[in-house]
Amino acid sequence: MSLRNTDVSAEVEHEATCTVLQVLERVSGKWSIGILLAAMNGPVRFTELERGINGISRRMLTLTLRNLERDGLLTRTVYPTVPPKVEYTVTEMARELYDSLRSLTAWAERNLDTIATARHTYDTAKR
Amino acid sequence: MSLRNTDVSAEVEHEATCTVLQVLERVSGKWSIGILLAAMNGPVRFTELERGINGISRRMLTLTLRNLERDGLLTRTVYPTVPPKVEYTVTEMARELYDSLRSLTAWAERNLDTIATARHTYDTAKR
DNA sequence: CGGAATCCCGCAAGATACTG
DNA sequence: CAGTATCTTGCGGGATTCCG
Repeated sequence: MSLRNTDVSAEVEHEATCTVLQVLERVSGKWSIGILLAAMNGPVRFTELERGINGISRRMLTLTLRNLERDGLLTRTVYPTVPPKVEYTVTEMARELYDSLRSLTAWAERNLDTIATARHTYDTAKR
Repeated sequence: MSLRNTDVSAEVEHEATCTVLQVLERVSGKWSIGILLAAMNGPVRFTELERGINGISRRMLTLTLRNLERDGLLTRTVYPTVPPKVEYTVTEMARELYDSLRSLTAWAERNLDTIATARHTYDTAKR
């Protein structure tokens, strides 16, 4: 985006920024992706997630699940049994999101070393 | 990922999570993407960014630029003139990252309405 | 089992002021 | 022009406790 002119192209790219940011907000947060990932291979129960995701607190699990459900990425199903049973299932939209995340993962894997080197160079140069 | 078993597939997916998270950490932060985007069409100067990116503070601009430079996503070039002139240029790695972000943007654009509806439904149902 | 409520803390980020 | 230095605040997230 040329910041010098004020034509439409700047607007377009600004909207692009916003769109990306909205995705990132949705997916950011320490646990969202982990939860989504854990639910990809079929319905998962609350306690399964709690045990399976390393380091997550009960609170954050609940909160993140609520947000994912709210955004329509997860479906919450309650079985009125005793003891209660609740299952979380990823929606089709979430699967598509996951597919999109793959290219990002691929980028990260390709450039992990480059970044590590860049950091090391930067850090040792400045000190 | 089946959280019940402890086979390799769980490990693979856990690593996938970590890789994605590393990307997100790099790109998260309120301003990183905006700055990257603004620098995509050629070298950009500090003040250009400050004026072009809506709402960014001088401090956050500096900090974000430093981090992007440190990770090798941006190159900082100083021209020892007076007044000083500094140009920031995206690296090839950053361009590839941007390309990867496109599929994410595409996903967001496809599902923006769906998400908005989901939220509204969720919010009105719970209240 | 699957939560909700409450308290607490660190850190990202804003505001403001000064400088080579 | 292109920063740095402080001070301050908001909020994400952890720990703990209680509940249907």
